[in-house]
Amino acid sequence: VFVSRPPSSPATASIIHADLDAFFASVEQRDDPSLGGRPVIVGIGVVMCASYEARACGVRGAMGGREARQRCPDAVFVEPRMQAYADASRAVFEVFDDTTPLVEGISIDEAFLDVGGLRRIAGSPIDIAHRLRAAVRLRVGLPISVGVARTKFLAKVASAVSKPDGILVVDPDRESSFLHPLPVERMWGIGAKTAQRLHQRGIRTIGDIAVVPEAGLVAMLGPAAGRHVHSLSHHRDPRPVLPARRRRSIGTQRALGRSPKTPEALDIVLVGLVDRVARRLRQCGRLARTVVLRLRFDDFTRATRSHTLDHATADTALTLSVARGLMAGSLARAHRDGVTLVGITLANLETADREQLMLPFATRRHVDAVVDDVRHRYGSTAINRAVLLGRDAGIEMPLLPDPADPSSPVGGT
DNA sequence: TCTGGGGTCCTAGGACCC
DNA sequence: TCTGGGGTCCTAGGACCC
Repeated sequence: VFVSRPPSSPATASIIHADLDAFFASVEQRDDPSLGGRPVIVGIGVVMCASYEARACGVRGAMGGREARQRCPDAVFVEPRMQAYADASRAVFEVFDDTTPLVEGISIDEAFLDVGGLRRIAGSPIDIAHRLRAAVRLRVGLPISVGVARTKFLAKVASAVSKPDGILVVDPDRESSFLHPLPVERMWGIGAKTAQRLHQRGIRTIGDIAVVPEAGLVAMLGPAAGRHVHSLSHHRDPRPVLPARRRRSIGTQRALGRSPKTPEALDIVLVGLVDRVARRLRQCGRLARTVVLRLRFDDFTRATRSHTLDHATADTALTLSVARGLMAGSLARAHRDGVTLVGITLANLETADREQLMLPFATRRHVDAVVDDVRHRYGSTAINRAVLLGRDAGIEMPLLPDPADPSSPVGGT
């Protein structure tokens, strides 16, 4: 973070929340004109994103594919194309960055922009918001909704209310009349469980929350959530727009389906996950001290096991040995309850200096050690089998570079 | 064709330190 | 003989977000 600034004047609506509409589905409709105006569902087994046409039949995110098809028989199901979405996201963020230096990305498809200091060079926040929407439409070809308000929270709610393809400005004088009639589910941080707890006490709108004393909310929801919800319901939200927040963890996971898995098959999955996540860690120039193994079982319960090292690392072989240790401790339950998902997350991230980062790149020994280990455990065909399994599952498992050329970059396992 | 893949933050207990 | 008050770090689980 290299930008510091005084908090913007409390009386002006100068924070923009910009949020692409049905992002993945909109990219598909943009890239395939035959999908325009039709219900599009991205994701096969589970709905990752539904176009507004599909939402009109009641299709929602995270819904099972079967139910989605029942509700919307005319829908076109599309395999996700993550690279296309990443490219589109980058193009949209370029528009954001051309608007103001104070851009805080929240996810692949939304960001906060502080435009409070730009009045004299770029006009009022409302003018800027209109131009931003037009620029995204023109330069990237995607619909985007925008909320303009005095605080982050109000801007976020405003963009959600304005969807699809809308703009909504919350005048500082009218914050209560805008916010208080909304259902508690609209509040950032209130999900299904918290909403249920509030409903049990007859609290249904944000206005209902606003009349409960803070101590009452703390008793219901715990200290952090209680205070948070209390402040937001009184439209107090001092959080500034902070550009370039650092990532605190990095992970990857794979759903496996319901068939039983041998320990050997689980280990091959683990090797692929560790290889991928350690490579990503090195690419972003970080080291990790904690390795977390995530498992999900047939009945959808979850377990996590973690181990923290003395020193941070980005070394594939070391990470793998830690991950294997965690898995070894969970094999009995994995066998008994049926594993349906395995994930590896690296946390406690530190910034790598050049030398630390060079190590895993510079030596082929690390990758060779993993390959030898797998060959030892499962025989000489195991590596090829793992690569083929990965291809069948649509998972990129790059082959090793030319072993005759020690200077060639280390690719994968 | 039952349930993807990427994250953040909070809570609570225990070990350990002064 | 009995046991304060403050803190950090680690682990496991859970809620929530897109």
